[in-house]
Amino acid sequence: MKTTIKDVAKLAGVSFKTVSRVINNEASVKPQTVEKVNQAIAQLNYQPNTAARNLASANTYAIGYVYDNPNAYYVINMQNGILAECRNRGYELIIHPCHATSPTLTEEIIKMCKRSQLAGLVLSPPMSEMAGVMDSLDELAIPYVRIVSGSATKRNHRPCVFVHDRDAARNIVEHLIAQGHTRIGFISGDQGHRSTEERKLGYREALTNHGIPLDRELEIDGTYSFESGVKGFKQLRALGDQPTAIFACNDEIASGSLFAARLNGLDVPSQLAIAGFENSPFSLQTWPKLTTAAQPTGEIASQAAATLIEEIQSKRTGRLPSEVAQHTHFHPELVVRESTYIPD
Amino acid sequence: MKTTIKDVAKLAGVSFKTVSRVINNEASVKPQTVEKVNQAIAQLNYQPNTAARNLASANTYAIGYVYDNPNAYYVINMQNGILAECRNRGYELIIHPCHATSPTLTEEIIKMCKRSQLAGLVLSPPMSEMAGVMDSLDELAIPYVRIVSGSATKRNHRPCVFVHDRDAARNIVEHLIAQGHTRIGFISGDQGHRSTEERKLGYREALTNHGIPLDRELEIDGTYSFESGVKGFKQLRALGDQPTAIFACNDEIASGSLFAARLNGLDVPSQLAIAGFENSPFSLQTWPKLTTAAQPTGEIASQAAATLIEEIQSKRTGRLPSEVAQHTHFHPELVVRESTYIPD
DNA sequence: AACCCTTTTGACAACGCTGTCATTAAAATA
DNA sequence: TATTTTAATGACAGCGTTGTCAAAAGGGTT
Repeated sequence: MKTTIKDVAKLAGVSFKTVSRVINNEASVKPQTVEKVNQAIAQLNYQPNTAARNLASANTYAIGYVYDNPNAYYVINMQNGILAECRNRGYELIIHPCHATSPTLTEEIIKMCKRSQLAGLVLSPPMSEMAGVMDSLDELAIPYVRIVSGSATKRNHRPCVFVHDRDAARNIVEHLIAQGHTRIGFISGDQGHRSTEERKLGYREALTNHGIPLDRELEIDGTYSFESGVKGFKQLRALGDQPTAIFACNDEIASGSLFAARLNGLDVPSQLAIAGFENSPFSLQTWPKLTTAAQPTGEIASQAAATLIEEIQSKRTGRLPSEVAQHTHFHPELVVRESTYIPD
Repeated sequence: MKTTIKDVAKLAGVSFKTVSRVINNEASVKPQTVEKVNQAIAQLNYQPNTAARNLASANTYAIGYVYDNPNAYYVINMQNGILAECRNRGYELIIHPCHATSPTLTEEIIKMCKRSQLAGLVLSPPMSEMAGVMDSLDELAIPYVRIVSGSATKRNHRPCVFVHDRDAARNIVEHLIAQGHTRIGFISGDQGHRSTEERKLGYREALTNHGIPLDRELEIDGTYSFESGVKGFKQLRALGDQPTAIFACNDEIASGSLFAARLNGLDVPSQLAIAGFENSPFSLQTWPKLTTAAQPTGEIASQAAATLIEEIQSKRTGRLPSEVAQHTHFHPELVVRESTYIPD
């Protein structure tokens, strides 16, 4: 019924320990033995039992993904990216949606790690910025990789995947400036999220670089939602000196502003240009389509998982991971569409 | 460092087997013993090791969710619904995105079950209709719960959660008829998906019920995508006798049609009424907002998980699950918005 | 007090793997 | 060829639980 490592060993005519070695790609197994064992594995359609592996070894074959993001596309893409890497390397993924504001968040994460004996964690924003969470993980020596909006971070001892939101935001706003806009509104995402901060910095940088004075009136506080885009638009229209372009912190906000603008009879982009961020499906399903910055979310996630698993494996095989944490960088790319630009 | 059941036992002054009994809520433990043990557990912040539990017991504490759905909102809602139930009952969730068309699909699913020793599976469409998959699961006696678009199914031996798409579709189309429409177009989702079939049946039923003749020209084959909605609109406009209303198989299609309609200068709903299905965020972010049918995806998912876990537990405790599989039913609700109806 | 029956608890062997260390086979050296 | 070194394999003890079965502790009856 259930095929175990011993069945494979019997069929291959070796000890079950040798089969274990083959499964784990350990060195010092004769190539022809490897061959024999692999044949037996294939023949019996054998699958190693994860629970047993986890129990027997100190390290386990499961990592966790902790997220709290209202954006379904982002989560799905992240998840798929991590999963792809997990499958490649024979790891399992335990997903853990949570609420960033929960007072018991840290405790909750630790419990999950213990229960499932996770070998490591991928933290996406805003959890990737929470000192309390990181402290606890450090204390328990649970490896984690952070996905960070920005190009650097103070806590450098753990690997990070940096997404250069600031540069991308600057590119978007410079594109708007290149279209002749000088009065450009900004609608932020959730307060306290680093992505919000970075995108705002990029916005300001672009203006400053081109000698356009900053105007606090043009910077609207919002959240990552459609409604926020509607509301932000109204606030900007209520100004005496109205903007001719809006840079919204993500596509959902942008599509809310776009919605409101068209409802108010404004033509986009001739009367008002609007740009988003993220390149989500939303950005393609508005009219006109949204200019945005394309985040390669799946790749970012895969990279994070790869970094994490690499470290776990290196620990397993005894090789020490290099002292300097391994950082990687991604640069969202400007995608110009009809909401900011009309080709001649 | 690592707290085990034995530490708890020592602190509580009982054997570790008794602690195990308390953890599993087994009968025949004296209440005051339970109390003592629970105190010790709390004090040590003990978490049972899932891997060990899975290994030791025939049944495990992990279920799987198999899906192939391009719709991120649907997947996230399903996932969250299942997870909520899992957390309640101390189960883990292993997610398995896949491609319904993959030739090795069945094999792949079986492998996952073996590897993670899954106690059961939640199958969402279209996997919930695949005979090959179900046969293999039956053979290995792996419990599963199906989420089915429809009100009944031939394979009745396993529990199903039925979502009455047909009735909901009929309600939508009858709403359109009540608005005076008699020439109503239909744009389908992916061919072969049961939801597509059911929604088409509901559409036809409504027409027939009101003595409106069916016209094959009005039934456009599409897929569950925005582009398909754009294309479907064009096909319907190309007809000699154009429809005055469109019922699209989901909100994404509907929003595509809406997009195309407005691009063509049509006013919605006065010149063309458009309805979708699903009540996804899309339906709120169009202008005008979409009439649709609200599927309680999260609840559906929780119900499916609850049914599955119930069965697993009953097996564990020896009580036989009732011979007749447990079926439950959900009825998506009509949500009327501005894309089909103008309040006076 | 002696008996039986029920409730509650404990001892100990699995579960299917990995880690450690001993052993054997093969290769290199003297 | 004898001897040392290295590569390849095997034996066996855990890992932290649950399952099985036996033992102990109570509770009624006679």
